[in-house]
Amino acid sequence: MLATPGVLPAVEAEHLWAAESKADGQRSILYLPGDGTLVLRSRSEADITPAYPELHLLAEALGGRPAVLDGEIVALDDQGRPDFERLQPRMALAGSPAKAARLARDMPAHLVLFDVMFLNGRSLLATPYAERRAELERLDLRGPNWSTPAAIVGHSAQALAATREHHLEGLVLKRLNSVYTPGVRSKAWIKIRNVQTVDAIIGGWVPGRGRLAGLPGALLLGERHGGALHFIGSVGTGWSERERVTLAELLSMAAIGNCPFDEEPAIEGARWVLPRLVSEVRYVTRTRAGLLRHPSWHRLRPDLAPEDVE
DNA sequence: TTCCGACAGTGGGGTCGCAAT
DNA sequence: ATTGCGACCCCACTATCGGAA
Repeated sequence: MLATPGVLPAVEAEHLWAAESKADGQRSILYLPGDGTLVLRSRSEADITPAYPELHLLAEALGGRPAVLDGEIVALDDQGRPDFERLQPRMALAGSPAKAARLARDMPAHLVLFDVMFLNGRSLLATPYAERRAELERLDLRGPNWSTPAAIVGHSAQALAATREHHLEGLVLKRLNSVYTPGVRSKAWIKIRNVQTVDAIIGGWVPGRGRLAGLPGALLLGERHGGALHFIGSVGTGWSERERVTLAELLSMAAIGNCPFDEEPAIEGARWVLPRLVSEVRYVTRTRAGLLRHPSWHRLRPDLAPEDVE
């Protein structure tokens, strides 16, 4: 079951929803047949069990009760916050158990549990969220490598503010009376991500492919550091077809021959423009390399000149 | 008739393994 | 030994189409 992007519920509907902190990691469904073994599956249903040996003891913690659980595998940073980039080296190791074992020691993963779909041979798929949640909490699954974080009813605005303060990814709101629909992106689960915006200077673009050949597929963005224009990533989504055509015209008028960035990004087929257009771009965080993560176009800022966004 | 859900298609940053160089 | 590429992960978003409302 997947969450649909959305906004906070109306105040009158507040009491119908529970808020859970959204964990930034790898989604996983856990199959525990009750014989002390377990299988972890990714969102594409790939078997990722060998990648996370430190989670295998969860089967024992359940005390032999057969179950199917839903959760998110995360890697915690020094402040105890999920850090996706820290998890990334762990994610691709399903085929390398030896390497996974070594990394499990140095960089242990943590499993955030948030739902139970089967328990003791009984399907809970048609059971309302509130009751599934109560069942899950009765399992009392918490330890160094797994936990069951709180779900708070009402107060979603405060909950969202708290995630923002603590630099967490955001919230997932779940309708208390909703059933579990496997594989479905449902409006009974609403995700709200904390996003940031940056006023970025457009320094180039890359032609699109396929249907978009000739039109801009992505824009190359920069930020001024002193006098230099520093590359901070590309954005390739968020505009309509009309806006794309408008941008194409603006870019063609600004074409120049040389890269305007202080360090030329290694991007094949890049076209350079006079760095004078300012754009507002949304993103989630910066990566360790300093690039925008999950960038999306918001709008042109014709009211701003490059000098204004120093 | 209108609306909505599902899907395809475009784009992003990142890691790993493996084949090609 | 190094490099490039595809397969997975995490995604944001638009456009389209058919069926539900």
